[in-house]
Amino acid sequence: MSASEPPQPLNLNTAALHRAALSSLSLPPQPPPNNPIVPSPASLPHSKLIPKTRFIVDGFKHADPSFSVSYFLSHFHSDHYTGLSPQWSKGIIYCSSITANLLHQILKIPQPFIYPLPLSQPVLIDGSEVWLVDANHCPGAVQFLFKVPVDYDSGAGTSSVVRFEKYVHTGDFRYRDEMKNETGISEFVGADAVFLDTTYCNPKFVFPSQEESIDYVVGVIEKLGVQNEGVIVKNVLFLVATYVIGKERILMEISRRCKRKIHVSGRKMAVLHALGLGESGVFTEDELESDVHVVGWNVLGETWPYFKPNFVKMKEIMSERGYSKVVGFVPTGWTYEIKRNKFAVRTKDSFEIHLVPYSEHSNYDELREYVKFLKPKRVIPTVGADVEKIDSKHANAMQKHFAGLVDEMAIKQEFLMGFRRGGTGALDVEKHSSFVSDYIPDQEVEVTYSASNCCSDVELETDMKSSLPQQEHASRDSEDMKENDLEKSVQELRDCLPKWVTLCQMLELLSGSGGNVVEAVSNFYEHETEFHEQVLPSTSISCTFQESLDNQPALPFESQPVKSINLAENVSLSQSLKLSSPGNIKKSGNSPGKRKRNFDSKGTKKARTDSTRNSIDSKQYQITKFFNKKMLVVSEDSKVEVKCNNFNDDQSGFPSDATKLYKEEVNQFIKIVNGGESLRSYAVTILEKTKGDINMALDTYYNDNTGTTNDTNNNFLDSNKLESECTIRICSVGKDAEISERNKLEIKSDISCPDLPKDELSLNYVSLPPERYSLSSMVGQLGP
DNA sequence: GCGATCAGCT
DNA sequence: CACAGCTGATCGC
Repeated sequence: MSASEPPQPLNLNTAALHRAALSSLSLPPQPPPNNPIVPSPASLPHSKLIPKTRFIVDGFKHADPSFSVSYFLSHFHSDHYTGLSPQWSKGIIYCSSITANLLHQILKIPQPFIYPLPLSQPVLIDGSEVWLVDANHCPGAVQFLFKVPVDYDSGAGTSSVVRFEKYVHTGDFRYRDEMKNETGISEFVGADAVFLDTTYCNPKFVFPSQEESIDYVVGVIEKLGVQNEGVIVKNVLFLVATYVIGKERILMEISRRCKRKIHVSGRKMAVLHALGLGESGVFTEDELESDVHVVGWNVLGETWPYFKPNFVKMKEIMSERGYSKVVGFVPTGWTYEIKRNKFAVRTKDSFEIHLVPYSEHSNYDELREYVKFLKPKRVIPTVGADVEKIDSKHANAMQKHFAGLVDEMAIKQEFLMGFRRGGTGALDVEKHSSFVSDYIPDQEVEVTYSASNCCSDVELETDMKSSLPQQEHASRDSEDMKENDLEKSVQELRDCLPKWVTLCQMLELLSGSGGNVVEAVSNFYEHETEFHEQVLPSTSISCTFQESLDNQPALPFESQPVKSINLAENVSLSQSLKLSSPGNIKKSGNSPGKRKRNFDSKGTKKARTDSTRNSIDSKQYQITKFFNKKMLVVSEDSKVEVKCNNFNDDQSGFPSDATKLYKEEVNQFIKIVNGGESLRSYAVTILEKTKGDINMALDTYYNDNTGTTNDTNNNFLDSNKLESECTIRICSVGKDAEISERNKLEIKSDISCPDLPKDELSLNYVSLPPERYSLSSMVGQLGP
């Protein structure tokens, strides 16, 4: 290939390429491609299909050549290429040339089906302009930018106007500032949607820059490696855990800065060759040529649910390879410990394992930075609990993280435009080719309701005020939002804010945003530090031990009505309608299609059972986290009693038992948090609460701990204390932040006592007694 | 026999 | 649910 730049961009026709590929391999031609009648496969998650196209990104599992032969692979990780095999023939795979090499050389995909594309150049594919830009993930990883021409009826007769919709699909990526300067990216500012790698889209995931982590590794090797200098038989063996593709930069930098070759297996060498690193002189297959050896990713220990070092394996390796000390590095996506501004180390005898946070996914701030730059109309998460589900709470929560950064005005405008045009704005998604039939008059009401979630009632109201006659605006009763939505708003806040945020803070946020949850969340994250500082003195009170009471049925707050569907999520109306059936509200952890083969297999493993239990716990954990401390039980005679989720009630769990029962876990916990013996009683307490689940305990610890949580008694909520704390908080905030008298009044009037639940279902489980919902009692104590 | 899925493991 | 991935066994067609 010469470097001559084509005067015209490549212009590709996927169907033709596919036909050619099939015939070159003497395979039978496929039946009618791109038949306009064929809908997209129902199983295809909408985060993998580019709207208004048949472009499928990282979605080979559900490939159906009768719908599409145009496939895009963002990078060579198996969770993205599942569905590909040496027998692949369902379509053309567009990807970077590095990924193309890997597909051909490692996965043995027939070459004719692979179409490598250049980086940072426009290419025309089936009429759409496509750009590949580096994703700063693993080698060969790219983001895809799609500029899709859309015909739409201007409404004035036969002429049809062409405009473009723009989509950014990040694949997996780690943001860096240079991305803002990528050729072509500027055209995608204001894109219709960004399909975003939300792996670490939560402020609790913090990790340093890759450079800091590399510096650390290099530093350790330089310091300990001197023991190997000038000796015949090497002393210290360094092991670096990696997986097949990714994190090569660590190895390259070790080699460059520590002036060593890196030993790899033959298998890894084959991959490195495909990456173009095979001839670099950095790597060797000769064990004796290097004291830095690459090992498989779980060799040094299991990383989930918390790091369990495997010193036995290390010892084996040490003996086999003739060293007297082994220092291992586990580059992991993130660690809890980083919050303490250190890199964690596990040691035993002559073994050391350094946990090095090294992420190839964007952290929270980076994600926000990118979204802020792109100002898309929508953010569509591609990673997370149920991205495949259209009603995903997760997607809602994600959306909220980017409130204020997305182009909300554009969304609202299009929404209103859609009304005037009869609903064919850019928000429509061609999920089914029959989507037009979704727009039957009855359902427009539904649209209105859904929209209120992405632009709050209040905001929308404002908008409508300016664009609609005054009277019409007046017909929207502003009262209705206040009362009934407060509980829901608080619950939504709970779902997307860190756990240490107090009820009072949430109410404060809501009042500051006029009840707009999106804005409240956005405001929160803009001032997270200050909020956290507010909590400092009373951490123990606002901290949360929110796992469920055992034996409580798992359902309470799920009585979310249909309106939790977010218009900004590409919901087709027919789908949103389905959701309104009560049967669809409850969600089961396992997809219905899952095998049940485990049921009668008697050899079911213990670990299996445990993980099942954990998953149930964690579900309840989710469900009960709203107003976490207490669950209200309305007994048969409708008498309300407060049941505190306090383990002091638990007659069976004396600390001495727990101390024995969770001895290992307690030790592990203390080790992980680098704590001393003074932490032991706290650790016992917390682990008892989490039934020995270290991960949950760590979660609690790192979310709530501010360094002064040794006193277990402080950790249990006393309702009187809560009230007085809230009162104090409001007072002091009111003072510090100079909340005006008017604002105080707003707090009073906005936060009123909601109706008690009406249906029987929710009668059984109410989160708080009615008076707890009422801030007026607390605000009342503010005094004159 | 084949692809999809799962258990076990690295 | 949570950084990836391989391999061999088994299921179901």
